Amino acid sequence: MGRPRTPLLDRRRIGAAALRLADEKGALSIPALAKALGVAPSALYHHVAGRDDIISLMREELALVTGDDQDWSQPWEQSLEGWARSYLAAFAAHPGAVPLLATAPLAEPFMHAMYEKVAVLLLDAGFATKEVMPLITALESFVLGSALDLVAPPVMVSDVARDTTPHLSAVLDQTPADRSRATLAFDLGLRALLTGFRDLLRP
Amino acid sequence: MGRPRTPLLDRRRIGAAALRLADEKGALSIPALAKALGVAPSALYHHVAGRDDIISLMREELALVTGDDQDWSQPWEQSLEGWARSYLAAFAAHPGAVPLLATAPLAEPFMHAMYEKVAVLLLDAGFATKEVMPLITALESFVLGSALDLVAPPVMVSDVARDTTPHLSAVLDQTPADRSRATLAFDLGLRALLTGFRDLLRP
DNA sequence: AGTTTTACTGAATGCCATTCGGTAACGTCT
DNA sequence: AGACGTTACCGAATGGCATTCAGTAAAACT
Repeated sequence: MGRPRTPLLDRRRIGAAALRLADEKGALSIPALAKALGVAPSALYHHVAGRDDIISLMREELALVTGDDQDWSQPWEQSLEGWARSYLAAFAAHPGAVPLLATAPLAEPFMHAMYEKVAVLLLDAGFATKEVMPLITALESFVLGSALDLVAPPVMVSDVARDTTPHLSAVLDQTPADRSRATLAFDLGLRALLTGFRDLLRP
Repeated sequence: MGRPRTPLLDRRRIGAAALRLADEKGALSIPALAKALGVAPSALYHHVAGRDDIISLMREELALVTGDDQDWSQPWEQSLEGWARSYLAAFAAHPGAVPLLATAPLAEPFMHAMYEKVAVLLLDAGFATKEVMPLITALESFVLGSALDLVAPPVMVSDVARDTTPHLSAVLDQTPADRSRATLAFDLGLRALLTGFRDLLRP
């Protein structure tokens, strides 16, 4: 008992373990997290403010790998596309945790470092200053929505519905039922969004 | 005690009350919901399977008003835009409940009725059968992501960040801080998405 | 009229997040 | 080196939550 010879916890380790746990189990509980860290539940409260703080740590852990391997020197369209894909990939790597992370606010420093790069990119591309934040936000919303879609249960057509919704049934027959369904929609939407963005630059 | 002379509960009333409660308090608990309905918590379990079922009911309540006042006879672009706006408006009408609803699956019949209309619209517009579901999904993801953004806390620039992120600061100075920020991004993104969709129809 | 079903109540269970007092190692100051 | 405040953990306790189940009385059916 008493203080351990070497510290068992820090915020970084808590966030990483929480992300791993939520991803595997699809849910996060303090007792389970403490057990995974080999520690009593109450020990966590010396490092975090509460459950929400832990979820913020998870989100930070994710933000650290978003746009990490990104080449920002490419033409703006490719850079922006790469950023969006890297953003989605970060969520997709932890499907079980997405519902938890979708509504978690990201602490300022992380968000700002990311936004600054994208802002520079779009300003250099020639977008108006007051357009930039809406552009970033729209793209981010699409990515986040796609991440949620990625972990949502697949759409099924029951035999009953086939009679009343013939067109939908035909459409769903041409749609893959596995995870590639969400990826396909993301690819299409991302391409459309970038096309629309490009269109804004025309005088 | 015993059975009441006239039933106090049904699924519809439970869903509506839950939506109202979650919207006001920003959270949903069974005891609070039971109290709002003038009933003991255990009474709810004669009508619903559990907490998740209640959230599904809330989502259904919302789906009932989505695309309700929609004129599907307009040109496809305007119909699709109207649908997306009506979709977002349904979420925006219950900001406190959005985090709860974002990850809730929608029961088949509701989803199918909605999708069928949109599928017909896009097929008539000339989109390929195998493109239709990705199109719907992409637009839906954008709407859902925008709804989450709508209820997210606004982005702030602290004075510290102003030095390290000059471009972001300049961009944020030109961005409204209130709810119109999210609306602006939604408008821009929706327009871009529709532009991109239109582009797909070109041979 | 008798029986079964229905729609509720109230008590009980087990899990969870969070708090608080206790304890022993650590780090510092002299 | 020794004293002392600080740190990082543990264990027990609290209060809230979702859910279950046995009980009860009205309703609906036969």
